[in-house]
Amino acid sequence: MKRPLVTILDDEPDIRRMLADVLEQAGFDTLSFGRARSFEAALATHRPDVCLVDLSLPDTDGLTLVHRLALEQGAIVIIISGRAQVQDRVTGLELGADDYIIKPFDPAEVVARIRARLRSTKSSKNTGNTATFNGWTAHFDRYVLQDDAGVETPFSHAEGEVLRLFLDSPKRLISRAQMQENLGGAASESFDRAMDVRISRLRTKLREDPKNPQLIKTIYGAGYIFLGDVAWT
Amino acid sequence: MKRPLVTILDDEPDIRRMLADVLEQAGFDTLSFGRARSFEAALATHRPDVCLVDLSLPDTDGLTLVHRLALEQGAIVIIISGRAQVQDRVTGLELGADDYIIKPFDPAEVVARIRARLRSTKSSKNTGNTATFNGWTAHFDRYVLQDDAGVETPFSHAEGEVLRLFLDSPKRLISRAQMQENLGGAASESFDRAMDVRISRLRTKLREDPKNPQLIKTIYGAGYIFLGDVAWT
DNA sequence: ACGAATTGTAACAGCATGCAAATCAGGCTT
DNA sequence: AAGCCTGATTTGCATGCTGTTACAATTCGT
Repeated sequence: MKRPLVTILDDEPDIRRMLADVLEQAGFDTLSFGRARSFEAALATHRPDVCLVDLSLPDTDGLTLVHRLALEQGAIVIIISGRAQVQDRVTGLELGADDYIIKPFDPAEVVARIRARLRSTKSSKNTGNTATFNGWTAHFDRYVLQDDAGVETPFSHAEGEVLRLFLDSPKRLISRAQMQENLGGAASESFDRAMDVRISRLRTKLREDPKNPQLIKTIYGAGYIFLGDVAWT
Repeated sequence: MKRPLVTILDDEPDIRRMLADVLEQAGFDTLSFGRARSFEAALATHRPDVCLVDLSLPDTDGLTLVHRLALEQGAIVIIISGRAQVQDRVTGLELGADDYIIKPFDPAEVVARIRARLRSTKSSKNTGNTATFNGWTAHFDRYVLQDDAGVETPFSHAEGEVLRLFLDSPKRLISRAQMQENLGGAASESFDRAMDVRISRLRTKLREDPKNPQLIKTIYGAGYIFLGDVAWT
């Protein structure tokens, strides 16, 4: 069982250290940042399960960051803020935050709230090995794709890895770095070329129009995003 | 779009009525109960999306009820309690509650927290990353702009960053510095003509008249301002 | 109205990505 | 062991996105 990764974004070093301590103790991996800039840089290579964000950052408007995180990354975002007004909390939550904790906080409650969030999303995570999306059915036990007419197309192991990655995180940006991590691919020099090929093949099997892909979209300079309403069974 | 069903379990009639009022107003259907007994009876025929539970009930131990609800029903459970101790909150959350709100509470925050919970559990659905403004619809999941006739124009990642920034803060001056910060932190210290180009390209896609832009106005020496009535959905 | 500063944008260059074809690796058959 | 088969990776080139450059257009102060 992998330890969930929690990022801490707060400009006060004491708080960062304290949170990191407590969370490590509670069984999480942590990454701490004092600036939004460095935090966003890290997102290229890591996919946190939970992001703790302090709203009072020196280098960014925290709310915009929250909005972007929640929408683009689809991450679990928990705001930790000194601003205790109801209005602050409401706007924070409406912009996509999953929880709003007020400073000063008790570490135990932070842990409990993180666990509650992880619990609720993990339970909706897939368990089966068959997924349906937009007329397609992917059978990971048989390595077969089935279209809405029932026609079957086999897919290979490498293609399956990519497909599973997409189906596990639909409608959310997946960076190349994340793929490389998840596809066991040791970062070889030209491995990103290999990834293109995998994706290209997968697109062909999904009968995507190369000029206008509907399911696997490329985000130039950022990664890929899989659209499609996925249901695991 | 069905209205989500929220159950209210609290022994104080005033609170029940107040919550029901606010929630109906906010677009939810509600069912109120003063006793755990009658609440559980109702579960036989209704399947609530969210259960608000007061811990201080006369006829049951609230915590075991929460535990049962969370485990068996798989419902979203939010505790509303007068007990403000950290220990209470932690045990409540660990027993399966999804959130813990302390009395006295602000109705707006309750609504916001319910919405946050609903959002996160049906995250597979289209979670409003779509904005409409002045006849246009921007789909940030598909990177597509749609005009009022339904014609689609794709936009790129860089263009999307600018557009999102504008849509997040409509009718407000956005300085060049702010953009630089928020736009992928394009750290290239070389002069920021890149931004002008991005904006220029965005304007083209929005079919702005260069001589007389209606949506993206330039404020000479200050920055840009996005006019347009934005609604995120 | 004129000049300096600021902004708009066409054209180009650099690099990320798509993809067909060649090459390589491992397993299976004979 | 040699040959073959399948599938993954690499190669090489085409395509397209983005930042840069250069210059045109605009705005502002005087």
